Parts: sequence; structure tokens; C-alpha cells
Amino acid sequence: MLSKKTKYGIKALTFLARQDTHVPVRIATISESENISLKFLETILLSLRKSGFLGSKKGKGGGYYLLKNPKDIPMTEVMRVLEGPIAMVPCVSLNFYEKCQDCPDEDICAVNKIMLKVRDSTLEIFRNTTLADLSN
Amino acid sequence: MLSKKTKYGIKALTFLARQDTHVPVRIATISESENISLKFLETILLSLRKSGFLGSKKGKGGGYYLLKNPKDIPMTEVMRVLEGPIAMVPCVSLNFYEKCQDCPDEDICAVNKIMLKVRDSTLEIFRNTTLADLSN
DNA sequence: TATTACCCTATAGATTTAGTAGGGTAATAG
DNA sequence: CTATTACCCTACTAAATCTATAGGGTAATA
Repeated sequence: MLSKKTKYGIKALTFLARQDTHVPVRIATISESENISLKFLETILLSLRKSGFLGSKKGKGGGYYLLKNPKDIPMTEVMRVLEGPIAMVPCVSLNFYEKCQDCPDEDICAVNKIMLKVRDSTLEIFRNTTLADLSN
Repeated sequence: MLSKKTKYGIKALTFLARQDTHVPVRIATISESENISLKFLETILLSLRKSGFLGSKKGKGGGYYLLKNPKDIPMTEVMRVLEGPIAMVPCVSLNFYEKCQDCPDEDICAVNKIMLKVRDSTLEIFRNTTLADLSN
């Protein structure tokens, strides 16, 4: 299951993608439009800024804005920052790989086998979908 | 992320799929072979029996066994019983559908849009993979 | 009749999730 | 200069979920 953090994060990003670039949008504006708790959204946008997706401006007329063109932001990047691994098990994760404690040989593991397929197909979708695709 | 319950459940099912049908296998045997806590596995196998995948036999020479031919058990069924919804958000789930509280219109929701694609591709893999495919 | 091995309920520690609380600080408008 | 705006940051917490463990009960078999 997708966490609310990721869900809200994607919603906020697409909201920003629909605005003119570099025009700051207040957290409160996004919060109200998308029905997201203001304080929770605050921490989400903060993490998106720290990971390089967003810029921010303080004071009156301030807010958050996208740093890149939406069509240059693939969903793989968004998902990895917000949700973490795309794979359903760590042993098939590209960016968050971890060996299973119980499994002596990944090559003959049934779970590994099928989850690798799932990861590949999911990854292909996220790779070929950008923020621009979602904001239309 | 896949729960350990699902992971262990799949491992146990594939283990049973490799045996001759209707030959009971002790929980302890599976537990030792697959490095799964015996007590935890017990509850998992119990739920698999209750959902119609497994039969069981008590007493000496007893254990669990598959009720159907592995090639007639698609992974969609296994996943839904063990893990629950296949979709990453309830609003795109076929069997566990739920409307989002925050989202006024699913048709224009960015999250809904992309997660629908992910669900479709994941579903296709699970539909076309049976327990027999995993146990080879 | 002793043993085996599944059956069942309850509980509990650890972790993650989904926020909330409460103030701090930089920037801007006037 | 100063009041206001709106982001910045840390810490905390209630609730849910996960991952088991505990402790026996019962049916079947040899």
C-alpha cells in the first residue's frame, strides 16, 4: 500500500506542475485544494525541497515551486524519494537492495522470481511517466 | 512492501507444490527447510487451509497438502488471500475498493491515474503466473 | 493409550504511519 | 523600521500493523 505521504506528495507535485513554473504557491493553497492536513503537507514539501524537486520562497508572496520542467521529472524519482523502494521485496530492489535472512539462494527463490517480474513492469511504467503526464 | 506473512506463505505453497499431491507435509518440515518460525508458519498455513488452498491431516503422518494442481492456482488468488489488495491504493482496487476521503473526483486524480496502470500490469503478471510456474 | 501434529485464542514487543504541537526565522510590503 | 507572512525545524504521540510467541486443546494414528 502506498503511504499517505507519497499520495499527498504526488498530489502536491502535480498541483505545482499545473502552475506557471517558478511562481511560488503557498502550502495553505495546496492544503485546501487537495484536502491535505497543512502541518503534514508542510513536512512532505520540506522533504521534497531537500531532495531537490522544489524551491521555496519565504515571506509574503512566498511558497513552493517546481525547480524543473514537469516533463523532466520521471515518477521513478518521485516514488523513490517519497515511498522508498519500488520493489515489493528488498532482494529485488535496485536502489534499496538487501539480502533476505531466510533465503539461502535468490536464484531459486520463488518469491524473488515473481517479484522481479513485478518490479520490472512497475519500473517501466514509472520510468515512462513524468509529472507532466499526470498533470494533464 | 510485501509482508513476511505473504512471503512465507508463497514459500510454503511452492514447497508443497514440489511434493506429490495429497501427501501431507509436516509444518516442522517446511519450517526447517524454508527457515520460517514454526509458530508463525502454523498460523499462515491455517489461514491458507481456511481459504481453501490446503487440506490437512492430523496425527502421525499428518501435515498439510495442496488441494488443487499447482498449475490451477494463479498468483492473484494467493496474493489476495495472503496480502490483501494487489493495488497500491484502495481507489483502484478491484476486490478491495474504497473511495478516498480527500479525493472529490477519481477521474481527474493523478494518483489514481498512474496507480491504475501499475495495478493493471501487476495484475497481468499475477494472473499469468501459477504456483506451478514458481515451483520449477 | 501414548504420541503425533494440527487447531485455536490471546497477547505483546517492535516498527511504521499519520499526523500534532509549538515555536523559530527569513523575507517582504508598506 | 516593523508588522506580517509563510516557510523552517524539532520533538512528540496516538493508532495501527506486523511479527511473532505463549500455552494449551483436540483429533487421528500406530
